[in-house]
Amino acid sequence: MNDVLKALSHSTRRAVLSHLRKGDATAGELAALFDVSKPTMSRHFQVLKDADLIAAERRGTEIVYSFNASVGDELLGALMALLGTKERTSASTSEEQA
Amino acid sequence: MNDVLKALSHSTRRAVLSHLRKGDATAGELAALFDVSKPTMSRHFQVLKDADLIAAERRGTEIVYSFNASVGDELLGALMALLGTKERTSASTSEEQA
DNA sequence: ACGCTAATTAGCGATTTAGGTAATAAGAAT
DNA sequence: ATTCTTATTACCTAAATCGCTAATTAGCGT
Repeated sequence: MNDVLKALSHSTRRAVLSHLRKGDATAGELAALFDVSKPTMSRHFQVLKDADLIAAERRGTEIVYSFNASVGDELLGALMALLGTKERTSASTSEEQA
Repeated sequence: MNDVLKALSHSTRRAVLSHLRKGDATAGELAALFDVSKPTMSRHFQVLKDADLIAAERRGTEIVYSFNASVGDELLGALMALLGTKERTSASTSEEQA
């Protein structure tokens, strides 16, 4: 959970997620959208991948990234339980904060 | 938004929020719940306060902290828009990620 | 003014993070 | 085998983070 939230706490990474929600994209395509070097983008991808927010698949010379919905849903459940005032329907998360 | 997510990406701080949701508490009361020094806790409070997730009010020699629901709701809205697959009703957040 | 309590700020060390350039790995194609 | 493209890993620097102890501020009560 720490990793997921930390991954989300950078606007570039959130923007990457936002883009991937609309469809898969290669590292190059994503990198082209931002004003930072490719290695820097590559590390952003790594952070997102470590948090399991995206998945990577090699396709020839390029690497295709895709959004992973399940982790986001889990996080939303936990966050609603933590700080939500709105009604929540299916909040069955098995996370305990120390 | 970065600050809010970063504030949430530490389990101690989430635990503090979780506790404050059940009612206000002084810095000392909160600090007593965790296995870290008071100065360290004090900085955690600062992070949460900077993110506007909690509010502080001096009461005599002690400082009473309280949970701030509005920011959490905003965040939840933005996060649902970003990574939610569940139905969302009132998602009217005015945040643009760079 | 002095002392006591509660909490913070100051300062330190170790670790992590975000950015960059240079070097490397993986595939495809000639 | 070499070359070209794509993307990563390696290495560096500057800045932020988390923990601590020591010192300071703020308020209350003698």
